[in-house]
Amino acid sequence: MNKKFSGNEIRQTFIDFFVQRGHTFVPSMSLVPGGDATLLFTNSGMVQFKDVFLGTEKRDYSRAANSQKCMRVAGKHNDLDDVGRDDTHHTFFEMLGNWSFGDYYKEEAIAWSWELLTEVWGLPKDRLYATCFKDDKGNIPQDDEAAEIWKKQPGFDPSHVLFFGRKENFWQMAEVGPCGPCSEIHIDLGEERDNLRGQPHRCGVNGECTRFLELWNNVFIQYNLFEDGRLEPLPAKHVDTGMGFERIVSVLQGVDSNYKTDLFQGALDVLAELTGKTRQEMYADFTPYRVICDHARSAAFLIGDGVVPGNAGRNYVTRMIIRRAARFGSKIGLHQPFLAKVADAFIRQYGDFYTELTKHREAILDSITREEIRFAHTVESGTAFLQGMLDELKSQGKTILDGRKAFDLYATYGLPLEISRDIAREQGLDVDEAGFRAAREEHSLASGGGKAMGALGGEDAEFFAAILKDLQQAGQLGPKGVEYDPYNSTQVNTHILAMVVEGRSVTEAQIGDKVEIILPKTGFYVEAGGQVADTGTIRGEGFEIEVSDVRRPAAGLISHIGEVTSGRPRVGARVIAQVDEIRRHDIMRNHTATHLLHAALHRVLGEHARQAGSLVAPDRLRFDFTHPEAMTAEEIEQVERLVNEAIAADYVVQPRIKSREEAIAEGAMALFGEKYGEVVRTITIEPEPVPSEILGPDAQPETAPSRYSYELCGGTHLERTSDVGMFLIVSEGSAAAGIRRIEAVTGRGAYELVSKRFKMSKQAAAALKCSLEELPNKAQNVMDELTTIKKQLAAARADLALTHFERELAAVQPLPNGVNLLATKMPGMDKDALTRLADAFRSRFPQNGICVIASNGESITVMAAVTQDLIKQGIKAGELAGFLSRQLGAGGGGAPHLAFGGGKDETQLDTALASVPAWIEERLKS
RNA sequence: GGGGAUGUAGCUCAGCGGGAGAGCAGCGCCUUUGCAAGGCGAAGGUCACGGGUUCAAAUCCCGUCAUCUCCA
Repeated sequence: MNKKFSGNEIRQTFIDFFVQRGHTFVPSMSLVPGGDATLLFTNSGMVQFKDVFLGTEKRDYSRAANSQKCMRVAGKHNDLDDVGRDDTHHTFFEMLGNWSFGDYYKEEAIAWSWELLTEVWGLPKDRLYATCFKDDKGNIPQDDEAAEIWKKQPGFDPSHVLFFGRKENFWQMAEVGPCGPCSEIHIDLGEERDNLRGQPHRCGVNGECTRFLELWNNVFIQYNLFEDGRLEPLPAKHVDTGMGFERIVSVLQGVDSNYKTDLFQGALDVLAELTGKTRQEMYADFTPYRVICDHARSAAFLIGDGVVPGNAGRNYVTRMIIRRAARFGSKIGLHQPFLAKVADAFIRQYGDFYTELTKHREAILDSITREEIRFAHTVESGTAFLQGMLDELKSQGKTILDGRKAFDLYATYGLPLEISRDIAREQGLDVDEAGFRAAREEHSLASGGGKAMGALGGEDAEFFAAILKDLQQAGQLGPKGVEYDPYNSTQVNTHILAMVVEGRSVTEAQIGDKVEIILPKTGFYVEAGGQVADTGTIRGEGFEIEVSDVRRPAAGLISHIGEVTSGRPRVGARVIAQVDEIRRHDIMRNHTATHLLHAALHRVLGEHARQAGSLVAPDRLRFDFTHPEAMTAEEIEQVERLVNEAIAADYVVQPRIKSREEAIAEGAMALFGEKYGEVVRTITIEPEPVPSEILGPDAQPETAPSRYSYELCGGTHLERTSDVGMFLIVSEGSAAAGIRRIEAVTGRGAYELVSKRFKMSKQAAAALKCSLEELPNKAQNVMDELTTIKKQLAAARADLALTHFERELAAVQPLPNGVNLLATKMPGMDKDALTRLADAFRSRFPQNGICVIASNGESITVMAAVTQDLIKQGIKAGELAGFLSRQLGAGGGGAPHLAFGGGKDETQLDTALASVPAWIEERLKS
């Protein structure tokens, strides 16, 4: 090796190498794969090209090179719990790849990979091996083509071509579809890198030790695999290659761990500073450092792509990654939030190439630190619960904490097993880990494990793809499929191409049929970017179809879903496809307002408030965005005001088509979870440009207009913001941890809301007999007054009752047994008042007293109070209250000194009161 | 999407069918030059919200919302 490359140089030389050979550099797609609900994260370089291989998407280039951000957190080869325990696994990694879509094939792919590895990067030729495909089942032809090409490469040792079977060297996307043989390049790192040296093992390519390393996989897609196992050659052959970036960097830099490459040095420097450890000390106990580095890097990239820590789905993964890193941090003595500092080192390392990191730096660091704090809090309260359990254990003389309890602690309070175990062990106890695992298994099952993937749609994709193909072959549809233009016309004069009823292609449909109609062109909008699909009608001579939904069942095909309301539509019939324009206009108002809202949130809350979901319907809009806390009333008001000012400013809404690269470079907001092609549609909202005749001939052309909003968007919009009319926020709430949701209305919806609210205000004002302006004050005053009067009334009543009661007290004559009994009726007393009377009684007769008061009003309440000395003699107020209430047809009870009961039968009241002396006598005797 | 937990004074929480409490903070008064000052006093509450069961619900049941947490 003549030169040592930095990681960034290695990535760049790879890209440059292929760009020089006619490839288009395609930027990495987001870690959140758009349009693929089956995938949690982008997990390989080919995710963004999947539809190209399937033939449902076309690109305007046939050669591409990329470096793709990838994330693997679960699966056979990469369990989160294992990452960091060795030198090669990561949660986040980059995949370098070059691609041919029906362009070059094995000859070029192999030659170029050989050239890049040996000539550009200078890897020793005698150490490289190539594997080719030889079917172990004997059904698929052996890939001699690739083997022969390898043997021709300058300096390649022909004996280094090896053949392997399906497991290693055959690739397929799924059970059916494109597939083909692979050819992998491996390197022999020398005996000293054999981690199983001295032990008997299979040492070689695809062997058991770490001496031989796979560097680069070249996949040659040449077959289409059918359900019955049949293989058919593809008309267009493709190349798909993948090279793990971290691995090639480690090889080229001659280090024995991915974590020792320059990619991680900045982060390790930070950790060295934090812990005071030298590199040698870190390397000696490397696991925690690897975990922290890996996870900090992943967290930075995830949050950079908008995946904030949370409690569901992708967000949950981000949380687990941060928490695991925090846990390993505390193992090496880092107890305060520290991860942001490590993440910052990665932002410095990667920020030039992956600019989203730099752009969202603050949000990334803030989000990580917040999560660490939240975790510390969780652990603290969880630890308190644990301590309670441990104390109980000790008092029972046991030493093992039940695994189920440890799991409850984990599932409910988020206290990880490791922490529980460590704390238990410190106190000479232990945790039953088998029980923990059993409980986890059970919990996983109870949560519906396995059945998460239900009907995802797309089952009928093949059916519709076939329709598309037929129509294209018959010349009824062009290569791009259905002409889709929801922007310029809401009415299209055309004819029916195909109809589907109950999953079958038909030529004619009946009244009442639920049909899907295919037209050669349409102005109906298909749901995308949160904007709902259009509705409308498809009308022809003698028939009409009411369209309730529109969808794209296969790329290039648009289907109008509806019901035949009259006549018998036939394939070939002339029709007018008419979008419901009033509804569409409402939708457009809400969509333009959504952009204004997004921009306003940025201004009020900051850059971190990014879209995390959106619904644009005719009657309302819903907007989810990342923000760590509830908005204040002032912030909400400010946002609402900004949007309405933008409406009043009558800005121009300008759609433009440009390259994605250009748009992103100009700072257009792109959404994660959305898939963008090379050419994108942008929506700018900006002040009207000043006409050149006013500016004069010498004026500079406006280079950076003062845009209000700039987003990538395929939706339909108004021409001017004033058309929104009015924008009102209806609610602000939480959609998930770290994600807030705003619901709002515009235009007609806003008018309805205002009108309704105004009417209610007027009614309220009328009821309070004041003007609208006085309403808030008046309402407040009335409420205050009410509170005061209530208090006064209660006091007055109490006074009155007390006066009355004192007369009763004075008249109390001891019973023959000496008990001072007061049993009386006092109407209109509530529980509170009765209690106070009991206190008055007690102060008059601190001893030897029993007080029974029955109050009849809306219902009967009886109260019994007994002094302490009589309680000792067996007289309990609770029993007395029960005794009385039973006579009145209800139940009662309470404490020994004070009890209450109810009553339904008022006629028995006097009898019941009269029965008290006998009851007391009875009690005193026993 | 599912399981579990929590929601009580400004904050931290106790109470878990029969009078809404503690500590801290805040307020008033008193004492005291001293590191977490002490004492006394008053104030502060729609016990998240909505139903139900009960004579009686902060407490039990159901639903909603919010927060935490695990699983998918």
